[in-house]
Amino acid sequence: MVKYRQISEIIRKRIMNKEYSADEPIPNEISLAEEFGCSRMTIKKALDELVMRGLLYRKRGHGTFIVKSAVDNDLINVTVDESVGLTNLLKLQGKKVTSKILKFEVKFPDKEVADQLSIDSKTPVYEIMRLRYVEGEPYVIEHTYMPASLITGINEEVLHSSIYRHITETLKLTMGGSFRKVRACKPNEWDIKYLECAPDDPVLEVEQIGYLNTGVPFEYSFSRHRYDKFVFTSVNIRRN
Amino acid sequence: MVKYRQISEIIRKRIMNKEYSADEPIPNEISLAEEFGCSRMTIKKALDELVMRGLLYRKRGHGTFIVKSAVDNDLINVTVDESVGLTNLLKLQGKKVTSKILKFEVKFPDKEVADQLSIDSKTPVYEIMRLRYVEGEPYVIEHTYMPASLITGINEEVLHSSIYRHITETLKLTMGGSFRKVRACKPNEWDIKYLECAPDDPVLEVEQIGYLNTGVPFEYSFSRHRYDKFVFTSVNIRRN
DNA sequence: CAGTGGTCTAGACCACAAT
DNA sequence: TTGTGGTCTAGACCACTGT
Repeated sequence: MVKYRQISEIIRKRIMNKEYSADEPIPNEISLAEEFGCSRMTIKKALDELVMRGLLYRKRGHGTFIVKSAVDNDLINVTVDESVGLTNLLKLQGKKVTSKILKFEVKFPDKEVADQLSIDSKTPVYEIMRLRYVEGEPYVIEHTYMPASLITGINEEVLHSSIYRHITETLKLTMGGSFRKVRACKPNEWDIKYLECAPDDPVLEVEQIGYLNTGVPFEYSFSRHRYDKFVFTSVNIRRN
Repeated sequence: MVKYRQISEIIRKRIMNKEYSADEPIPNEISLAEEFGCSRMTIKKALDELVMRGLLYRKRGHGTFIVKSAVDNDLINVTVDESVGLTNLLKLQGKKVTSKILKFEVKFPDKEVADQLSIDSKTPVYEIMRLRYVEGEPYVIEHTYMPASLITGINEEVLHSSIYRHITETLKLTMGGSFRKVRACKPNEWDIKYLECAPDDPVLEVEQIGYLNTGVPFEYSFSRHRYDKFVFTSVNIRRN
């Protein structure tokens, strides 16, 4: 482990254990550099980490201060990592995820799908619909398109476990980011049939384009959730 | 303007103008340092900016590459700055926002509100409900709580223009970040009366805690939107 | 003015990946 | 082995703030 990460971790623990007063600045960069026997640039990089994670903020001419809510709530630490896939997300909570495959085809994309995946209409895509259960209860219908030439080796076994794991571990691709739209909808036939919605139950739909770290889109999907079982959360840490 | 920002801007423009091939790495850090007559650390900091904005990614042992979707779409640049308030957001689009004040009181918070704002139940808060119109059409009901001692000087004039502007320009406070939950709901009486929802129209509710850069919560709010007029968007750029 | 963080340098060595 | 980015140093000077 590199030095600035070690220092960053030590300081993070001190903050969490309230070893620094919340109303005063933490020790200045020069004294921290002396304490840890390193250059000031290294301290700066260690503190940069904590600023980016929303634990510290700097005031020029004054010092570096602790972000108050960061010590109390764990919100930031909990929610910073999203988009790791439903399976991973819930497995961490000890929940069991199972899947029923409603559709699994390879086809040419229509214009909308081709546009969102930045491919042309002659590049085949997988179209996948899965009903996903958490602890045996219907939880979400995922309707996903992926370029078949990019995300290779999809089969029923993969669909029953985790596509994300297949992409990262088997294909050794790196996720880059995502663009999401969240909206409320009236339920359609599928929702009523599989999510067991009443006809006047709203549905929360999350539309997502997923990107690799290269910027190439690998996934265009719609996830439809029962309104009483899902809340979309979003953490925003202001940078500047 | 500091040097690394200037360099970062120049390189950003080169990327956008496709002056670098999208399939090869951009020039390495040493040559860029020579080109710009600066040290390698300065180049590194310039490139860091672009990596954080999702325009570049690095591959150890290989080089630094352009994120493909960043050049085509403007998604990232458009949506990185949210949480600037509805007024600012829509004014940029040339839309006219007006407000009707449904409630404006000072009171002691109930437990839920006090918890979310990290205050005790004896600290007075403003309770504000505004129906906001865009181009004369009902758009959202905002139900907001703010600590009265922190966000001072709220009056009807402020409520009719922009609370965010009051906080940043008049009170000279800096926004830090936010934590949001988005859910689909059935409409309540207020929604039906003011948003003119049908009884079976879903409503998209955004619950938000807003923080100053100090980490102090300054706002706890619920925004209820017509399902046919609002989509919540979220951009995620993976860091690591 | 003194004290803080912000930037910048010119080099050194390390870690990783392809050849 | 070579070439890439990643880390780190020891110092310099700048920019901002309150006294």
